[in-house]
Amino acid sequence: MDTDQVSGRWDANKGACPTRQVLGRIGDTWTMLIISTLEREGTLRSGQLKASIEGITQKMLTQTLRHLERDGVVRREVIPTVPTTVTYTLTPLGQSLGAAVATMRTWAYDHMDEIVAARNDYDTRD
Amino acid sequence: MDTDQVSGRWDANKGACPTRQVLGRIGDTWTMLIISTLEREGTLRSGQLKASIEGITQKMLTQTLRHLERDGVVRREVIPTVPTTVTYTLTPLGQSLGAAVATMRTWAYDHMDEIVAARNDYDTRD
DNA sequence: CCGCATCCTTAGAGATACTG
DNA sequence: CAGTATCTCTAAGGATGCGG
Repeated sequence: MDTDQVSGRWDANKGACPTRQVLGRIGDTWTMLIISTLEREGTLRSGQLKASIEGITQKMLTQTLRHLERDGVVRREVIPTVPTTVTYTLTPLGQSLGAAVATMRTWAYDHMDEIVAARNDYDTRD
Repeated sequence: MDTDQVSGRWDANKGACPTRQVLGRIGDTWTMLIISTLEREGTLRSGQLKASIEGITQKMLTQTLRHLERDGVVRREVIPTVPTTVTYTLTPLGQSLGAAVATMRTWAYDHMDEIVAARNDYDTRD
């Protein structure tokens, strides 16, 4: 796919293309954070994830995890204890995505200061 | 920052951390597509961008471009012709982000089929 | 050609309480 | 503990028309 990506035009900009949907899901507010957390911590229980991600609600956590499970990115495992225990782990597919997410995370971290500076500059112009 | 990223914990999961804001902006529906397009096509006029990105409205295009300009990711250039011409280009900062976005784009493209398969599998279970 | 302002609609997300 | 179900409400986003 490398060929098209650089030289030609491909159809990611067309609404029907599945990449659009994939990028849309990645663009979700919590997706990156969840994947990022699972990548760093390994297998986690629902409650642990919730505790690790400041500001996320049960609803959003469950919802996002369902989407990711559906896409084959995380594996959900129910352990029949009382009360029930549920764990989440990145699948191999999820791990490869985790690498890409890590790239974004690293970029954000590395360029945070430049961005803040650019904003200050922009806001104090004119 | 590589050290923390792998072994320790840093604060991207805390709401106050600027990386959260940065990731949030990247997570924006149109940001990735705009950056991706500018990366492949170079300098473009507003209308050309709009034509290249299926489904985007003038409002969202302008709005997203303003955000990106504020963050120092794109440069807006007004050429005093009649009627006015406006062009957009990635800044060096934007180009480095473009590389990271390309990684995600490539990942999405490469794993599209796996994801679609996973979804079909998930939807036809039980 | 570009983009601002306005209005309007709806999906997304929070809060809360309940079930297995 | 994990997840579902409502209910509510904001705010993102689409449509349209004006102005530089």
